[in-house]
Amino acid sequence: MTNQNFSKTSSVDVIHALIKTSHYIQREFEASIASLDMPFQISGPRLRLLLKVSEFGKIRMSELATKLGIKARTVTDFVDALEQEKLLVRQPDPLDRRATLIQLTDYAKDQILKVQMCEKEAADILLRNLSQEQRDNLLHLLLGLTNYNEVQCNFEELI
Amino acid sequence: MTNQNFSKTSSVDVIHALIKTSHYIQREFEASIASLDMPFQISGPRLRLLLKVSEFGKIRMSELATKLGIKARTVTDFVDALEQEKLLVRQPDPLDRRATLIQLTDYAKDQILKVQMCEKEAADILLRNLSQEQRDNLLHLLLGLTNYNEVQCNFEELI
DNA sequence: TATTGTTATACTCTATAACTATA
DNA sequence: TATAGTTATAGAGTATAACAATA
Repeated sequence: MTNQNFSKTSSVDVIHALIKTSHYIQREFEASIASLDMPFQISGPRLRLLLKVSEFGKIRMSELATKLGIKARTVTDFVDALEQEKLLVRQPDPLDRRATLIQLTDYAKDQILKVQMCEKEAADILLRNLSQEQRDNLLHLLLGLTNYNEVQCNFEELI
Repeated sequence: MTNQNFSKTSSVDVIHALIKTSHYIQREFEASIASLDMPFQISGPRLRLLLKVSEFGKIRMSELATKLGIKARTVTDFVDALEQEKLLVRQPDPLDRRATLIQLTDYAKDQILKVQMCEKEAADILLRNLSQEQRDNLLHLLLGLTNYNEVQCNFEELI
């Protein structure tokens, strides 16, 4: 595993490797989650929304759209589906009668924990060939790549 | 930019950073390509298929499906669309009358060059905060992550 | 007049199942 | 019987546009 082979890398090669690796990881992650055989439909985008709601406790649909980097219309569909699965509930916002607040059910909180344990296992397997130092280094490089770009990556895509 | 902040990184954090960074990069890439204002519909998956055809010169639809990690049925739709855009042509395979060979048009080859120049520009911008050494290092870590996993990443997802 | 969320609609990428023609 | 590609259908994730209720 010599480093020499990869010197004078072109920028496009790095970007392609990044995208390819990420696709591979996403497939593994999604497959792991699917194999959990949860009693509801779960997926990357759905989980991402649930985790965002979890982070805020209560959050407006419009804010959710902004945070996730998707449109309000798209959030409506996700919330419809997840509400039917009993994973979240809509509540009228007492401060603004146009707005709707979203909140996780207790059931959802339990289920998310299971999914997160599964993620942890999958992540450990995926990274098993990297030493702790290499992991630190990889994270450092990834953060350096986005943090210093003027276009902030202020939506969070976890899967 | 000290490295200390990121030590004892959890595996999940690294994976999430990887996926998030990749999504960000894909958006930038797709936006760059869209801004080229090409006379046809281009997108990540379409470009990926075109580049795969370009790599092989002539390739059977079934092989294309395997290489891209998608189903034959999905390839049919892509080829239908791209053939209408005059970017590729179907030819009967002389060796097997069930099979169809796909080939790029000269027009497609020109257009792909433009897209690739655009990719190069976008990649340079995205990586401008990483030194040559850091790029080499990043690529090395990414390859190490996938290469040594038993599940080979033998489809290629460029965007 | 602007914003929140929804109805209506559509597009892209992907899949499975059934079928046709060939091997 | 198996394979290559297509027709038919579906579903997830995303979007825009028009609209109702409210600010």
